[in-house]
Amino acid sequence: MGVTIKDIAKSAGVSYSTVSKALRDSPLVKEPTKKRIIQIANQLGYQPNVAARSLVSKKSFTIGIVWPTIERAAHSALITSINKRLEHHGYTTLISINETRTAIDIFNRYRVDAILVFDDGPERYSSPSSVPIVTYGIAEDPLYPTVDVNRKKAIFYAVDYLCRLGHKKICYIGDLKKRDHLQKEKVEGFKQAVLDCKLETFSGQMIPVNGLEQYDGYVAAKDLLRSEVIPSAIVIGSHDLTRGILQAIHESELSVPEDISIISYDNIPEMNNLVIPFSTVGVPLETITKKLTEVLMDTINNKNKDKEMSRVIYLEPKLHISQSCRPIN
Amino acid sequence: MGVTIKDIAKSAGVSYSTVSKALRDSPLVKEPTKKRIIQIANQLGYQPNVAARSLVSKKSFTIGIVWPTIERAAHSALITSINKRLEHHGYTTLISINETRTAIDIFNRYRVDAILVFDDGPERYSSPSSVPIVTYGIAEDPLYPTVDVNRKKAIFYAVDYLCRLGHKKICYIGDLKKRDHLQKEKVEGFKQAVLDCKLETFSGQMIPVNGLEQYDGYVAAKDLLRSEVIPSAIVIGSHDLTRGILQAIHESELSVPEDISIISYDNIPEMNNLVIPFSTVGVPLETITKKLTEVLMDTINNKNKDKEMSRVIYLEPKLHISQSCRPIN
DNA sequence: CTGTTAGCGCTTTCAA
DNA sequence: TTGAAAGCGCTAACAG
Repeated sequence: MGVTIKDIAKSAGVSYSTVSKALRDSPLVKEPTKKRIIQIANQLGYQPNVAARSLVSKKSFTIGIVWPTIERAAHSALITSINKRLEHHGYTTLISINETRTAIDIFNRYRVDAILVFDDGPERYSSPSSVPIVTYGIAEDPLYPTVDVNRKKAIFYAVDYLCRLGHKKICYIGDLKKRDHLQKEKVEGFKQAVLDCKLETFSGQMIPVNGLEQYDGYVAAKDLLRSEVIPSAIVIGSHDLTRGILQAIHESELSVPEDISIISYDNIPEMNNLVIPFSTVGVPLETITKKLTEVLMDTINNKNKDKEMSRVIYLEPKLHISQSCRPIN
Repeated sequence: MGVTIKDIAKSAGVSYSTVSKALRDSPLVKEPTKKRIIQIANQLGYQPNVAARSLVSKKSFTIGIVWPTIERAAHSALITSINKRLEHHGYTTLISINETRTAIDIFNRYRVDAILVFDDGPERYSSPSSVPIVTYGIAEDPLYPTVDVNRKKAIFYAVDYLCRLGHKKICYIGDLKKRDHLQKEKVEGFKQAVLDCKLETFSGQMIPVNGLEQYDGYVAAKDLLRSEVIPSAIVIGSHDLTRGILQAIHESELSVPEDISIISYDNIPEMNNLVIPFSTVGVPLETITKKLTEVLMDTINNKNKDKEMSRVIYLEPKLHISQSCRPIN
């Protein structure tokens, strides 16, 4: 099967512990010996057995990512970025798409060094885990250290911006259901802004969707555009919804931003593939993954020991202004 | 840290080898003892250490999936399905999104039982691997056992179907570049069908795209619809393109299938989120994952030993008829 | 600088 | 039916 350090030792004519040291670049091995050993290792296609190594050293240098929502694809850019960052720290990233509890169990069996949970389901899960867990934007009162976006502020900023452009009739399209904390935050931000900016309120100002996919946005916008009062601006709770809403607007022969201004909640660097470059609010993806990586590393190195372990770090959203909003007389 | 069998042994007042046997449900342990041990294990939240277990047993019961194209999201449904199937076989699935070579190395270090590569890049990679590899639709002449869709036939069927509906002017929108084997197959299927069905050929019959995303389809279709001759039917090489093409068609105030018939290459069970239920050709997703799982299990159990290891299994595409094509006088 | 040795948590003979 | 012991591949003292 796989090549072991003993094979290398034999081939190099040294003891296998010398090989171990050489491969870990220990200063306890003479340079030429080291070189020879490494050379032989490469030649033999040696790959260290993680199992054996982590058994003795109690470190696997791997992070497990729990990603049961793979089909929604929402986090793929985040995961790519994290993977890269962790690699720079010498960590390998492994992903499980199983249901959260199952995935946590799996990573516990693997004794990974930490687990990162991406699961925006509304339930507050808890799974016994001897491996430390970090979560991204989960529950109201999380059981583990959490990095999250200040969604309330994000939507607030969006409305405030439109208001400063002179908009009076502003709608929100998003998930209005009570049970999803993440979405609820956004709704609260909207309400707060309407209040603070002294905007007019009207029935149908907040438009619910059935889900967060493109199609849901399409349906909601179709409805809205059929109604008598069409707002001058729309704030949208999520990326995919925006695509659908845009589609509906185009079908109505309206255009953005001439007839209607639009701003979307989003973390993705650029909404490139839309016809119009979009204005968005949200925390830039790289800011999120940087903080997430930081928290993971701190957690592994026990820097979090004394601090409260279940604190939430809220990241500040930023306006990203592009061409989908226009000022109003 | 984690609970070990020794902890359980102490708590149960037996030797740790007895615990090991009990947890593996060995008939060598008396029923009541076994029950007691299992009970204690659960109570203590015991999770077997995969590292230790696979070190001695030379089996990890895990499959590594190489998925560097995570951002394209194209395979997420496939992966979900495979994960489920493997679970039924007692296997855990772990995913790496690193570049193919790196990911293969990682899984070799973990000594997983097999590696499944999802990487539709055109290059023929080869990485030394002592772990057996299975690929999904990769190269023309793959180095490893491969499951693939007969793409040529798929597109052929699509054209043939439209032809039987009476269509004469049929276009293909897809990747026409020479270097991508997978896409080339489709183009060949189209050409073959045009020939066999004795369809008229015309310039601009095959429309290239710059990529395989929604936006690329949008751009290509916009172009097509601006031209003088608009085909009565379009065959599309890929799912996401279809979404973009549909968008462009709507913007041109044409409708499907009244003005134009459309059929798309696709494996995904339903293209639910489109406004019109779509006709597609392709191998049903579950058929693909069933075969893939089968090949993986065979590979692990060395059933493939004598057969040629690098054979390709081509799966038969099927027409899935829905409402996006109409007959022509 | 290099080699010897113990032991990580577990499975698997072999003895009792 | 249970326990003792060897050993998987590796790291980390310790001895030479």
